[in-house]
Amino acid sequence: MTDLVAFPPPAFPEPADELNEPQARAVAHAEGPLVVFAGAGSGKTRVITYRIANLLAGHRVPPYRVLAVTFTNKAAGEMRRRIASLAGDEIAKELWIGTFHATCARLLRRFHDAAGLERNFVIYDDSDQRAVVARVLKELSLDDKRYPPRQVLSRIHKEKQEGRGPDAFEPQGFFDDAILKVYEGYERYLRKANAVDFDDLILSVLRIAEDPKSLAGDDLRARFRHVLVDEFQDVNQVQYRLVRALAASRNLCVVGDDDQSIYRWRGADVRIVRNFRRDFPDAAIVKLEQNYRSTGNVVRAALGVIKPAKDREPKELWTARDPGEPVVVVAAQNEHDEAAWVAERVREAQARGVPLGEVAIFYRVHAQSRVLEEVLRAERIPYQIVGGMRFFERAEVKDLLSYLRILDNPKSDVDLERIINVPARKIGGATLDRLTQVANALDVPLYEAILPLTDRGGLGTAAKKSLLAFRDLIESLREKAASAPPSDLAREVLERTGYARMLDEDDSAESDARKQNLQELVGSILDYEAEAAAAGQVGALSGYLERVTLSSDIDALEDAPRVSMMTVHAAKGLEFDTVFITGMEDEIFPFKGPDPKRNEDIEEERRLAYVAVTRARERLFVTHTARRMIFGNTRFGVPSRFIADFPTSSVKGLMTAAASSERSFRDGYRDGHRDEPARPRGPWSHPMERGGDAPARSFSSRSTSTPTPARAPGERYIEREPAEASGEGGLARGARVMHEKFGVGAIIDVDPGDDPIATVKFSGWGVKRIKARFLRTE
DNA sequence: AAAATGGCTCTTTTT
DNA sequence: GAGCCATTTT
Repeated sequence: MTDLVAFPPPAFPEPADELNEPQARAVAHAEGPLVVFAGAGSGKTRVITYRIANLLAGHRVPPYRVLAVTFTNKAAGEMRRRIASLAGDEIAKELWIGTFHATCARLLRRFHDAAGLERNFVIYDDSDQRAVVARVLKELSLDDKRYPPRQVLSRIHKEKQEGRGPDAFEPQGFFDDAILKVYEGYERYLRKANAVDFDDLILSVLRIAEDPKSLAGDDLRARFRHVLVDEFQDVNQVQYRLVRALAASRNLCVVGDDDQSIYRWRGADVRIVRNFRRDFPDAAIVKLEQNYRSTGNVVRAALGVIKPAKDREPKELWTARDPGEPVVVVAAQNEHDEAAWVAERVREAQARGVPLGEVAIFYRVHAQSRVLEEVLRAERIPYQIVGGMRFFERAEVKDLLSYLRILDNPKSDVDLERIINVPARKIGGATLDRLTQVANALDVPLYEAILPLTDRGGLGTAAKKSLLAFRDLIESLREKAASAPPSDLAREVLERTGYARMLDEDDSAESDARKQNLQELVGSILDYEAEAAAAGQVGALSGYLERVTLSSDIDALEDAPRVSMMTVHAAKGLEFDTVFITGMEDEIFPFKGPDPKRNEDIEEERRLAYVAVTRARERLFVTHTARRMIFGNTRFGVPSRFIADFPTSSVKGLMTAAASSERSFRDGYRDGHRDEPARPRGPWSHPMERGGDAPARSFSSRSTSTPTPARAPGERYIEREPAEASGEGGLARGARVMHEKFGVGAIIDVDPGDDPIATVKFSGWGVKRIKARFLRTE
């Protein structure tokens, strides 16, 4: 590829001038390999964006010859925006910026032939992959109790992430013999369905790029003059090999922090960044050690946590900022007490003038979120949750997507199986088995086996008729798909398949929520089309489908005036003014599962704690409890060992009123720590309340007398603000209501009218439709 | 074929 | 505690 187009002169100041010394050095190394060890809060995104801007303006590198890889779509979007503000939209648009998966998907659409795929391949997400494994197990007559699909799948992924296909698999023991067969079947199934999983996206591109005899490989190796990788500590072996192959120019800049490597369980390998210098002896090394984000106390607490880590690249994180407030460590009685205390501090922060969007609550596992959520809702504190049940994993959403995917790629068997009898159209298990047999015998996808099966006879006339009717339906929708915009197609699918009618006829409360979710899905297709139109393109169905499977929860995190709640994993890369880390107890954080053969990885837990602490700019609160009900039983809590690693001088210890009034707690606490040397020694005191030492309210007494509402099914994705009691006489969505028989519930929806009917989720009773006059607002 | 029951499991999940 | 799956029940 030659650069015939003259590149415009720099229209913006030389970026390096705006950077301080070590960052400027990082930018200055325009040629050859470069590794940047970027401590938490040291401004690494700034370094990458300025480096790119510098390459474009100072070194005249054409934008389409620069590849920057990030780990989330959100990070990619932010980077592109920042470069656009330096170099202009037109130039930023030409850059290759994206996640590993999105970038590879794009390359693979171009070079699909070399990978043996058709251009319209589909990407199977986690649940699709599990469905494939389940089907393969069934075909091999293997017991899915002995071989749980989840475990089998994670084993397969482990192989793939290290670049080994079934041919390179080395079975150890009889369990592995079975795994190998499943692995082979799995690969065959995907191939036949013209489908790839997440690993394949990267692996397929890698295989092309590493093939010296392939023309596509030549193109890939010559395509990029500069390659940059963010969050490099979290790449796996395959991703690393790909980066090396694509950076044939050796202009490879990797930026990361080995202290923040928290995805080992997904194949990430910290040793890659630590050993980078071994692989590239001529690499320039830059360390960014000044933290610009956090107060002195937060930085010192973070250092205390990470210092004992083994094998870390030495880094001296420092800050020029004032010590600020001490890190507050709080002992609570139980999770309710903890949540109530957090809610009070949130209110206090708000009163100090901190916007709620600048407050975050972290936890180690999602299971901890429920109680926090209940209290925030009761206190009318607006919040949003990242993670948990995803919108795109809802049954009805997946159904519609399956229809769309089958219209895009009729070979996709997982999708065909999902929707062939939804809504019910008399194509039952027996018919499907016959269809599978024929498909296997002819070695074709299920859809292509329909005609051979119906021609062959031996099928009941009713079954034959249903199958042909289904095929006609799909064929006529495919015609539509060829011309109509995806949103029209989606609406048409809902009508013509009878899906909408099925929901209309079902007058249970859930069906309304489902209809709404489907409307939301159509809305998201419209958004996609509008976005494409704005960029002067036509939004194609396959593009939408790809985006849906490659998008994540964190991408949807809104910049809204609400408290954010998320796992510590989800918090990586974010920062907040005020941060609460809850559940800082041994066996919760560091986490220890019940399964002894899955050994805990204390090093990674330590890094996770470091990530959590370094998210805070001004204020950090860390809570632990004496007792916690989790996974159905009560654990007695011992403060996390990581708390003991905070330097005493940067910490203030507190107890909630409820905790200090309970003798067993104090005794238990002391007993638990007799021989722990370096506990924070600050005097335990009651939290300061405005206007004196009023005892903190005990939440537990309230919670036992009045059960708080549980979530409605659709609400976990991104929580809407608890609605003010307004509109239909206090019956706005989210409002808390009381019912004679069912107790307290949360309103999901209201059908207005003379005699309004509310859809309410009751804790313990599920979702009910109730005439509003039988409800009273609290 | 839908509904009810019982048993099982339960980290983290950038894509 | 609660969600998911498989099995049983009607």
